[in-house]
Amino acid sequence: MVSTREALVDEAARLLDAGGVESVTLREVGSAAGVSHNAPYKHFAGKQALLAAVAARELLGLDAALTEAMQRQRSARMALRSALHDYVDWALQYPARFKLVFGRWTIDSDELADAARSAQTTFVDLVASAQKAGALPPGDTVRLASLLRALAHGAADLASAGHLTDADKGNAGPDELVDDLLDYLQNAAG
Amino acid sequence: MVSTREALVDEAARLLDAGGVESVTLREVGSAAGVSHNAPYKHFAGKQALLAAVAARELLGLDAALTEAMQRQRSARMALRSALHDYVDWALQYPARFKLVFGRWTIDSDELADAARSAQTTFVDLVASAQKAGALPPGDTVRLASLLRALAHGAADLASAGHLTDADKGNAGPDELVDDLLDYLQNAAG
DNA sequence: ACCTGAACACCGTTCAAGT
DNA sequence: ACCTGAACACCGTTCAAGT
Repeated sequence: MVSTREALVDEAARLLDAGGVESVTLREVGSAAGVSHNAPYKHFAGKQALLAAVAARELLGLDAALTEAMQRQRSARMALRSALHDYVDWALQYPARFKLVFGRWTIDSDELADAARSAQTTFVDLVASAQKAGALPPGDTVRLASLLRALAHGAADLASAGHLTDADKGNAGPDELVDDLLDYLQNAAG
Repeated sequence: MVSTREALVDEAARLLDAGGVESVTLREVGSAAGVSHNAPYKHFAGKQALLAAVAARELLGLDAALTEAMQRQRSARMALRSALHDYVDWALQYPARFKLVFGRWTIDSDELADAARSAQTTFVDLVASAQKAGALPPGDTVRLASLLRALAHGAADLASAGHLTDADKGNAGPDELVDDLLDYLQNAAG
């Protein structure tokens, strides 16, 4: 038996996947969780706070997946590549979660900020170990991590919105773009 | 004296800049244009169609700016760099337009598709000339253009949403990330 | 502490009607 | 051809009230 609060987050996530953020209404969330249309206000300050809770939970999952990718792979290079591909795949499979997590947060949530900081730190560590292994050029690690993150994010976002030139016409998808960048950086590492 | 249709698009764009897509309501758009709350339906199929018209107009402006950047600069390398910086600056200055233009289009608008195709072609031409000038590595031009576009897009989107690690702490902003990638690619060009 | 039902001020969209 | 006013089915949020 999950708490009402947990049930509300579950249902909000389900509605998010089913029809995007537009179809997450407090009335539907409440109804699906078996409570009235304004019971959510007893657990969250409002709709934004409920969505922030969904985003925070998702971000914690991303962080965990990142940590797992680091441990699963033999080389730092493969761990990095795998992590970026997982990120892209996640964005394409759950576009609404992706947009929610990386959209502008209209609310100040410590839970959300902490989860973001944690995922960011994990990723920077991964980049640092790839630098040490010679798979990436030396230099400012945070800056290099931003470059990798921005490319993966942009490729995933464009592809998710259908703005990456027709992948059916044999053009490069987001995974190939990630690999291209890793290759260029590998070469720059000497 | 502008047409009602034009006035509606103007007001929609103004509301978009002022408060994001959420504050673009047909009622407010109509009222600001001096017509009733459902006069817009005589010019557009619905809210999505009105927003598509705003997006198409913006995309045509981007295309024109791109063409201008190509002609203004001496070298293909500077033209490319300038175009990418302009794109990032535009995204940061008009985040709501940026999200509208590059979000998922829920509507099939020929106007919108044509504008997107045109801007894409212009950019690929720019990349091709930079390749010819030796500022970028050889190979699949469309793919290389996608790489550049994805990086600029991702950096702008993350920065716009505040997810690029604290630029105030001396970290790299989107412009620096664009320059980093151009430098790596310049080196790869030999 | 947690929940409900009614109410308020909004939405997008439709429709009958006017010029 | 272009526009209006009323109406419908929704929203998020607030509030008084119940256990």
